[in-house]
Amino acid sequence: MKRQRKTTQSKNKEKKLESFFEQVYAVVRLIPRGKVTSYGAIGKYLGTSSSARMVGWAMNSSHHVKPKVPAHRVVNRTGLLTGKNHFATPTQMKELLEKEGVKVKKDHVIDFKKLFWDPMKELEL
DNA sequence: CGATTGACGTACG
DNA sequence: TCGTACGCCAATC
Repeated sequence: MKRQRKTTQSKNKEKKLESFFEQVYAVVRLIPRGKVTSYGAIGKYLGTSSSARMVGWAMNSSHHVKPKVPAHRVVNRTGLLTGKNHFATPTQMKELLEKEGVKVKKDHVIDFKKLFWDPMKELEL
């Protein structure tokens, strides 16, 4: 089941003043209330240099980041609340989204396509 | 310091 | 249409 990783990661890494995480936080914080976006969209807006996984890692660290990052507004490409498992409670994400007007059914966003907030389109355009 | 994991996404069968 | 495979890149074991 576990995919064999044949890629031996490099031990060398560069330290950037603007961590990829900070960029993600900035975008996520710009998400309007009642809207949602995807990890890939954020990564793409940042330049596709980073894979969607990195966005997920950023969210993981967002718990101790200030100001608070609305990670509940970030879902996967299918609109599934994949990150609900990492919240205080699996229902927290759903509760927050519904409170903002986003309908959630069985951990997936209703009309996700309609509620989708594209950073490239909203910010860059 | 090498190997594995991980809140994803796209490609292929 | 669904399941499996691989790539990204950083963090953790």
